[in-house]
Amino acid sequence: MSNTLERSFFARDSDEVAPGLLGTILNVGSLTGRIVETEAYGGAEDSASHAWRGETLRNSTMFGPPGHLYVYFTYGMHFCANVVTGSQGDPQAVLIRAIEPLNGWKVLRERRPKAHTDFDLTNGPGKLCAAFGINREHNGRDLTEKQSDITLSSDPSPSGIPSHPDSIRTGPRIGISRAVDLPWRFWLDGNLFVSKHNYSAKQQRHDKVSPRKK
DNA sequence: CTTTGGATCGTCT
DNA sequence: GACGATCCAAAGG
Repeated sequence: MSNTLERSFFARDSDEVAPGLLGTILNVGSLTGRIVETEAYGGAEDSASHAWRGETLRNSTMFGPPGHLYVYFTYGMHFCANVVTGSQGDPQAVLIRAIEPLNGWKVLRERRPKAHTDFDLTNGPGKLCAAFGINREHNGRDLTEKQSDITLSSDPSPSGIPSHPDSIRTGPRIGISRAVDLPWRFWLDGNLFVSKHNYSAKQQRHDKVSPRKK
């Protein structure tokens, strides 16, 4: 069950890798889950990307070789996980936005006590990192090392869980304020673990409140 | 059901 | 000093 994805899979543009990652398996320790939603982030030309203004200490993993994990900390409390794509020096990445767990429900539940339903365990980029225990220690890890405790593998359809072919849908990325019209969000049609089911670019908050004083 | 505001802190202006 | 590639709970219809 370990057919780990190889470097060549990741050495493509992020908008090609992002749909390609749908249906693949993320393995973190003994936990496994199926990726069901992703977003592509480009390099210099993508104003929504962390790499848009050039390399910094925070985003340096994006500038490294493809197939490594870029983990960042945001909103003072959440981690998000990306897979670096493209070629070395070309900062592209794919954000993992949602996962369908395949095992370990008890552990996931313990790490996500506020989840009301099973779907809430991993249906968001910050949620899945908490549930799978992904944090800053995982930043920069090479996902193609077969012996690693964090890898990506092609769908093995383990333990009788059927992997029927799903159709892929696309739409605008979520939670960004620039380049809101690019359709670089990808998800498996109808999958119940997808983070948002009715989302359009118009839902972006352009109405930022002017600073309140207190 | 939808909308709104608070939490909380590393990073960059 | 402002703002997030977010999440959650409370308030509003």
